[in-house]
Formats: sequence, structure tokens, C-alpha cells
Amino acid sequence: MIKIIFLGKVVSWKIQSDHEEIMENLNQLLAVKKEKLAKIRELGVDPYPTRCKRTHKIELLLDNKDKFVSSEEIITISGRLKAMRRQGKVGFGNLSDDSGNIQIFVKKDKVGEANYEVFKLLDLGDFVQIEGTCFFTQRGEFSIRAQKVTVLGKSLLPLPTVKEKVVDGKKERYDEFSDIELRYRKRYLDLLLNPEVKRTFQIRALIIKEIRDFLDKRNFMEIETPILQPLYGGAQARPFITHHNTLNIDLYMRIALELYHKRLIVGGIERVYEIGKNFRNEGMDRTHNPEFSMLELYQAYADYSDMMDLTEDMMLHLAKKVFNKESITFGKTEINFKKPWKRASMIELIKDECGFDASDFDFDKIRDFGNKNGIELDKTAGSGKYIEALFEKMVEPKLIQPTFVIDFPKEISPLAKVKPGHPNLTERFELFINGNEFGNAFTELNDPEEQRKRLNAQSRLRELGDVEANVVDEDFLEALEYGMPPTGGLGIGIDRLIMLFTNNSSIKEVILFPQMKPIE
RNA sequence: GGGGGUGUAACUCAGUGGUAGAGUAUCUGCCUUUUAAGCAGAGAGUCGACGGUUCAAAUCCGUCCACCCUCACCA
Repeated sequence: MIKIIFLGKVVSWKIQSDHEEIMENLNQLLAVKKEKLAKIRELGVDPYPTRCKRTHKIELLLDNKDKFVSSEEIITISGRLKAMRRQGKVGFGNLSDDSGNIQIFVKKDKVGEANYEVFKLLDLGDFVQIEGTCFFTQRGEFSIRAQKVTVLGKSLLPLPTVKEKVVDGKKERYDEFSDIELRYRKRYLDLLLNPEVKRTFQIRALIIKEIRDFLDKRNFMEIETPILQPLYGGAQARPFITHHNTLNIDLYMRIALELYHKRLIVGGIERVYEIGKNFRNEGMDRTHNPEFSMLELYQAYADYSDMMDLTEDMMLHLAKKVFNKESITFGKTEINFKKPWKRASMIELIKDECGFDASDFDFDKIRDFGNKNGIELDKTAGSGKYIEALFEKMVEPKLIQPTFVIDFPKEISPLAKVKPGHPNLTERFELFINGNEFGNAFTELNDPEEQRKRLNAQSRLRELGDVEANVVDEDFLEALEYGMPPTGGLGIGIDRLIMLFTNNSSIKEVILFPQMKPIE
């Protein structure tokens, strides 16, 4: 034990030799790798060189096998060593970069004794550079014959070994890295060992790119609005609270993008969109992560019908760009995006499904029917919340093909404009596909006095104990008082959209680093 | 939060009260066109954590932790 002074503090430091450290703290596999690392250095080779070289990506070689074999061109590839089959004075391996996987062939005679010694010290997972020429082995496998093997980066921890065998044209995997918890906690291993995971995130990136492309072409302007907000709003949800030291105030992480976007519509930007994260301090499960990505867009001089048209076009665009067709397959279900999609009012759908007519908004009648169907809501609930609950329980799971559910109760839509001639309803729709909600849109309320009344009503609900009710945002109301044009707004949950397009039923599969509890 | 399930070697998994196992990976030896390379040998474990029952616990009981499924709430 030795004591040293570090930044003015006395720190105790237990000194251990490398050997003791290995014996005491590390398992055998790590010790072996550290020994190999030391041996490489003893051979005068830098296991972490500053420069590397790559003349060809592996995919390029695989796509032009005959050409590279006949030209005998000397090429240099770099990648991670994924397999090793050594046999005496010759060895085979597999090298992967992000474009593909190729067999390498290293022969002692060819690379020389010293270089072969380095090759023998390589492990699975090491980064390696191979210089050589392409050829076909006796078994006919396209390979690169090394003239020189260079270590680019030695790994110290063993990569789980996944092996594959082709049986009847299908790849069979052995010792797959499949522990779900480990896959999420160590996503880098998941990506490395499970190719379909990488595919999921490639599709995710493509979808987001195509959404931008679609909206940019329609003259929407991409914007960024605050994540840290003095007041939160735009959705029914509980927020995360954080603190700013200099201002000495609590701030909220946004739960929606809506209120800032509408300020920009007031400011004369007629079409805006944002793809960003929202944060909701609520339960976590297969379809909920505390932070999740949303697309929101607002279009001046438009209403919810325009938003339905836009949604249809956008989803169709995505299906065509990702799968090159107008439908996708989720599980065993074919989802068809061909226009036009069904548009039906919430109350009609309830009537069709249960034979119950809620159009008169008779609270006692609706609550009794809800109770009979196992729906019990707290005392702040009016007929609107009961209608929504009935819909969610009885109708929602049955909406498999894309369906716009339109005309929501005013009670649960404090930011949407009333439907003309129907004082209890608003011009609002939610999009349902495969029994899940994918989008939410309104003809936006632009009457500042009406908006104030609605938010005040929310505020009263909050006082009665509704923790998800909206708060009154005076700055937003003031913006409306300067005048907002008629506007249509739309929100789409990106993560769920990715789930649908990648055939995943857990949100954790489409978020690179999903929230997990820390390990004790 | 309720209910159900899982947790054993680096990975995938056997193991129902009596000396902790297999395949892969790792190490040693042999092997100059292999490919889930092969053959021979070796090392490797806090059996999720803590407590209890027992002569004896991976195994039975209890508590806790993590993850999965499901229900409730939410996007």
C-alpha cells in the first residue's frame, strides 16, 4: 500500500504487478490475451498502430471475384477477425468490415516466419489488415492470400463465438448471442454478432431519412425546439423535472413538441416539422421507453383532412422506399397502405362494435355501460374519457388495416378545434394499424379565448388530482392572441413506426440503447 | 404495481438433496487449401445476491436484484 498526493488529496493506492493483477482480478481468458499482447510487443510490433490502410472494402471484392482473381492485383483490406481455423504452418480466418465477410488465407512460406508468429498471436475480435491477392481455394471458396498480416487493434475481452453452417441453403446458427438482457446492455456485441439487429437500425435510419425527404420536398422546414422547458405541455403525460444551476430554476424535459411549433406558425413559418425526443416519466414496457422519438409537423391553412391525406402519402412513400411495395408484413399480418384508408368516427366505431350509442354524451348512461364492461375511471372523468376508454378496450385491438379514427370527444382534446355542429367533438384523428396507435392529429385550435378556457378546465382537473392534465402556458396563449392561421398538426411515434416496419414487437429492439435498470 | 417465468463457465445449455457437467471458445501438442476444420490432452465456476431448513443445498423454503411474458396505466 502506498499513499500519494493527487489534486491535494491523499489517495491510497494498492500497487500490484501485472502478474498479481491477472491472478487476483482477471479471468484466464483475459490473462491469455494480455500475454499475447505482450508477446506481440516483444516481437517489435505495435498492436495499436497509428496508421492503417484499406484499398478495398470487402463487398467490392465479393462483387467482382473473378476480376480480382485473374488480375492478381495486390489489395489491402482491414476488418475484425471473426473466425480462425489454424492448421500448422497455414491458417484460415474470416475478416469482416461493415460491407461483408471474406476468408483470409495465411501461409508461413508466403508471409515469412516473423509475420507468421504475429499471425499466430491473433485472437477472434482483433482488428487486422491483410495485404495480398485474391484466389479460389481447392474447395472453391473465394479468399485473399496474405502477403502481410498487420495488427490494427488487439482485443482484450473474448467475443462470444457464433458459428454458422449452411444447411439446405439456410444458415443455422450455433451458440448465438441471444440473452435479451445482455443484448440490450451490450448493444455493441449485439450489433457485432447478430446481423439482423444492424439491419433493423439501418431501416430505422432509412425511414427517418425518407421522412425528411418527403417533408422537405413539400416545403416543410425542419426546426429544433427546446427540450428543457420552464413549462411543459402539448400532451397528457407526467414529465421529468431537472434543475438549472445558474438560473436556479427547475425545468421540465419536454413531453411534446406541439406548443413551440404553433408559436412558429404564429411567427409566419407556414410549414414546420421536427423529429426529436420526448420524455415521459411513466411506465416502461414493450411499447414504452421513457425517452422516445416523435415526428411532429404543422401546416398553416390546412385541417385534419389534409393531415390524413399527408399521412397516407407519407406512409405509402416509406413503404415504397423501404420495401419497394405498397404493403408490409408484420408477423403473419399483411398491412396494406394502398389509398384510401378507412376513416370512421370514434362513436360510430363503438356503435358498430358494441351496439352502444354514445352520441348523446349522456354521462350516467355512458358510465354505466363502461362499468358493465369493466371500465372504472377516477372522479375527474366525464363522458368523453369514458367514450375513449370504451373505444380503447372494445375497438382499438380490432383495427388491423390502417384506419383513421376521427372526431374525438372535446373533453380529451384540449388543443383541437371543435367540429362544426358538434359541440362535444373535435376535429381530431388517431391513426391505428395492427391494433396500435401510430399518429395523432388535429385541426388546431386557434381561438385564443377558447384555448384559454380549455386549458383552465385542464388546470381544474389537475387540482382534482389528474396528474396528466395540461398546465396553463401563458406565453403560448399570448402567442395565439397575436393570431394563428387555421392549422393542421400531426404527430407520429417514430419508434413504433420502426417497430411496424422492422417486424419487432418490443420497442427495445428499435432503440439502440433502451433504458435499463442499473445492475446492483 | 398484480400474476407467471428465467438466472449454472466467456457463449449456448443439461443437471429435483449426496464429489458441479456438455458443446463452443481458451491453452498445449500434431497438422501447408480449411470452413460449425480435425485428432489428443489441459485449464476454467461466488450455480444472480442474502438468509433459513438439513449430517449434506445449484436443487427445498424465505427475502431481495435483474430480465422476459402478461394484466393495469401511458405514445
